[in-house]
Amino acid sequence: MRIATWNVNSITARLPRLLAWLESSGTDVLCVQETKCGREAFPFEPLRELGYQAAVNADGRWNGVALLSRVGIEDVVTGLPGGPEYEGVQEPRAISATCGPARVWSVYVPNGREIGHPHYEYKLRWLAALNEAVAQDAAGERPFAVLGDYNIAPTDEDVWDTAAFEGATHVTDPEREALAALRASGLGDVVPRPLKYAHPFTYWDYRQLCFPKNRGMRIDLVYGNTPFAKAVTDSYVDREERKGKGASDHAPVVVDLALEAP
DNA sequence: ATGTCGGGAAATTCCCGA
Repeated sequence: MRIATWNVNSITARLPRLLAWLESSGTDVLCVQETKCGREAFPFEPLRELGYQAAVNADGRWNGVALLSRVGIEDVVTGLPGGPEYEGVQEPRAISATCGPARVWSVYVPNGREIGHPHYEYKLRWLAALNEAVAQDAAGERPFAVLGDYNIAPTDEDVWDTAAFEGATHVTDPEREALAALRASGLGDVVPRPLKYAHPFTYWDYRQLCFPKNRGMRIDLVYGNTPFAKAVTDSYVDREERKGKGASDHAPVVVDLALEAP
């Protein structure tokens, strides 16, 4: 079974590439982030025609997550139970479901903006709530993974230049400690292989030729429990999808598993 | 093979978020 995660930066803007990629990659389950549309604008129909069911948590111009599956979607939980609010609202940043043999989450962790910004404190509270919400499944026997845009580079190796991130979010100790807490709950970082260059970056800013210069970051992560990790046969970043016209600023992370899709 | 992009308000250009 093939599971992937991809921050598409608007599912409506990305729709032609998304549909083509689903077909060419043969992905069974895709965790989507930054749909940037409301439910009413979500492209259920073209996805259905390709054989994918969709579970969606999206409410407008920002954020938004989804699960696309051609191996079933059951027991959908919309949102992060016990999750914090930002400026009085629970933003659409999480959705989970059982897709065939695995339980999966699609998450879009708050960006944080700047150290000390209210959004940064929100990011840390959000991650603490996530850890609580997944603890039971993380320790369970069923293959389980939390996939998505974490907006955190787990190590210094996961940014193109540590000096460029001095005093910035995505690399701070409290953010990395939040990832360590997930690992302590039984989830491991499924590190993909790069298709080119030394590091499996998943995101390159649109600006300043970051992609051709490979000024990237690894912030799209797959955190899986032991039964999930044991089933992994391969994982890679599909950087081809970052190329050309109409690309997202993130590339898909693909995970192949020795699990039978029903 | 590429020097931002996307959405949306107000609107054919700015603003925000990333």
